[in-house]
Amino acid sequence: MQEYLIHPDFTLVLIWKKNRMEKTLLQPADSGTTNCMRTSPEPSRTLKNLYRYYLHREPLHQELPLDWQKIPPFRARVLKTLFRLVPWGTTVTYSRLASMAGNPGAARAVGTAMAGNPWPVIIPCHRVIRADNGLGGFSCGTEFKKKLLALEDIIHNYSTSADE
DNA sequence: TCAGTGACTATAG
DNA sequence: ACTATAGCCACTG
Repeated sequence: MQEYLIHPDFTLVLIWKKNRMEKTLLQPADSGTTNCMRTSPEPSRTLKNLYRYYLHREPLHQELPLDWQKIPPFRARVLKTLFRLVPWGTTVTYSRLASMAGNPGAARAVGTAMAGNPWPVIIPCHRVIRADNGLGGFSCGTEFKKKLLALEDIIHNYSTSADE
């Protein structure tokens, strides 16, 4: 089963498997989409929460029904730490997040964990940036990462891409 | 088991 | 300021 959150700047697809969310798919908005947000019919409780999160910034409930089955231990710790401790409108570096998750020095492994984040946007991997003031990577493209950060009013002079 | 792989980082020119 | 490089670490086939 799957359902949708349509936001002016992106579409998020929630993929469910037996009452657990297996993953989310994130894609930038097509050109000429609406400027109002909506969901697919009969949204789940989680999707309603997500909708309110983006509409009113009401915090997401702590115990989201995510499927952690196949996530290795370190990655699970990193993702849970990111979800709990890096709220809307803030950022963290890969190395700092490694420390917060209990493995100082594992910055590179955190990057790999972010690359495999099954729940983009819900687990806010777009808020993780480089220690050298660079933007860092993003699965859907760095431009889209910038857009998501701008959505949260995060202003930053990312040194790596001095162009544009 | 172990060599290879990255959304990293500090350091050296 | 920019580039190259050598450590770094969890995970993978």
